[in-house]
Amino acid sequence: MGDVLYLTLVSSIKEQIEKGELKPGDILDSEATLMEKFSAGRMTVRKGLSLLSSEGYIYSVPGKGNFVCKPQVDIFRFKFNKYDGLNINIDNFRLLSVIIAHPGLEISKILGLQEGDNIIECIRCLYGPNEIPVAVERIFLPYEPGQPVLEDVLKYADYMEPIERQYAFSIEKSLEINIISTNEYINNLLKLKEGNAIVEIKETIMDSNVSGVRQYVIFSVNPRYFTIKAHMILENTIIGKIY
Amino acid sequence: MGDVLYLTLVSSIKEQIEKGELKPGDILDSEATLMEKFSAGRMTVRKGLSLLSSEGYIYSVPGKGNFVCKPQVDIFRFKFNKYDGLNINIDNFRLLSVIIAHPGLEISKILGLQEGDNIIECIRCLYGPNEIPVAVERIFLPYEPGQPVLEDVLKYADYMEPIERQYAFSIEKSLEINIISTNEYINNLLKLKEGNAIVEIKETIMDSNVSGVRQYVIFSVNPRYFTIKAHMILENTIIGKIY
DNA sequence: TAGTGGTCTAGACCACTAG
DNA sequence: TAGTGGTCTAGACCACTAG
Repeated sequence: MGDVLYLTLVSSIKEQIEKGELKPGDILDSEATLMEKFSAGRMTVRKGLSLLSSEGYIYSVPGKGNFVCKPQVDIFRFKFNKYDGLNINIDNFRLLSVIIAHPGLEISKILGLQEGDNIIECIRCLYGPNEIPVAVERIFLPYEPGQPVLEDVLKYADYMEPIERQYAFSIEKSLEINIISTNEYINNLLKLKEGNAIVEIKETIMDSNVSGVRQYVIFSVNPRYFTIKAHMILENTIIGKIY
Repeated sequence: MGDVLYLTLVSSIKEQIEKGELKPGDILDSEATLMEKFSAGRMTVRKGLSLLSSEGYIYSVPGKGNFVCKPQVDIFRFKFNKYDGLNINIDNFRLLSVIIAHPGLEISKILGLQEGDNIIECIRCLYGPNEIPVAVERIFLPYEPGQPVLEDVLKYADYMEPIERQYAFSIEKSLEINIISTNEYINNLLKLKEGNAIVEIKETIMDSNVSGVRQYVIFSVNPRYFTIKAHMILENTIIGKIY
């Protein structure tokens, strides 16, 4: 690290910020001063500042200077997908039904459908070891007549991940997680008793190359197998980057 | 955007990636080629590539070239803090007890304590409108004799956020969220019935300027008021940056 | 050996800030 | 007007890759 000039600058400033010698809102030395202090050219100093900026440590105000960011400490990240986001391994799944149907008002709204449009609804049950039912997944997607979607639905049950990864740069996903009371249908499938709580995870998938929501999934999980491990990430209240 | 050369390059390449014309793993034009295509100097091209890299679109392999990233699509981010991470407003809280105690084995391990070390345990109840009990919070921290920590504990009940923000750059927080059965004590405080489910959020706070866990919080929430809204973020399986 | 990315400099011109 | 950061260039030297 000591070899590369701009990295020396980066770790020096980072250390000052982490130790609290430079506090959120404080102004850094000017680029000219940093050039002297580190015997560096301007572009080298700027490369270091750029790194600090992209890592969320500092931001810059043209004409004024570079400042220490005011980060938020309540943003967390976690990994979730249906197959290894739970605290039990999913060994297999069983397709319960695939139908073409009229959407209810809620689903219709979410998928941005016109009146008369149909959807494909696909229900699957996920099982852990020894055939323990873990979760029920209901997938809703717009039905486009003429397109052989059914096959795709059945396929992506297995192969969704590589497909999603290929389109990752245009995909947006949102999750909403709530704890609700079960209904009878889910109760039966998951072998839960009436009145038991259940974790309901609603997932919407959008594709910026196509308008509207591409897919809506309601994922009902036995709370026993639900867990989230999340870690804080640094994010800033002030927008501003140096490049 | 069209004014700044490197931003033109950035949006051009970003568009190709988002439309799928450039796929994960694909190699970009070489820097020399991009210089020609955009009539730009090398440092300008590199500034653009640097931005694309820091935004998670591309990575570079010295001697070979720049490549489109292979992102993960199952990393989500959400905001959580005790006071507005729930689907109900916390109007006030009541301190139930503050004691200095011998830690149990679990707490002792988490806080990295020696035998004989004591902890401060602080129990609070959080209320929504009309005095609805929403959550019980148990805070465990190492007790350092001679330091007037009790005051701090009582203070940070109110003022934790600004303090945390000040030290944000050295703080690390982790959450673990599970659904469990309530115990009698929590049941009584939250007015839940026996056998009801409860959301248990365990939070550990570390400070890189101090060794070990600084604080451990167990947050027991009435599932009714628990909700998480999370959004996918782009992260890469390949580590590599351009600066 | 030719090509590729990584580091670094000196210098130019610009817009914005603040006294 | 002096200082600050933003954009951009031309050029130098380096290590790594791959034929």
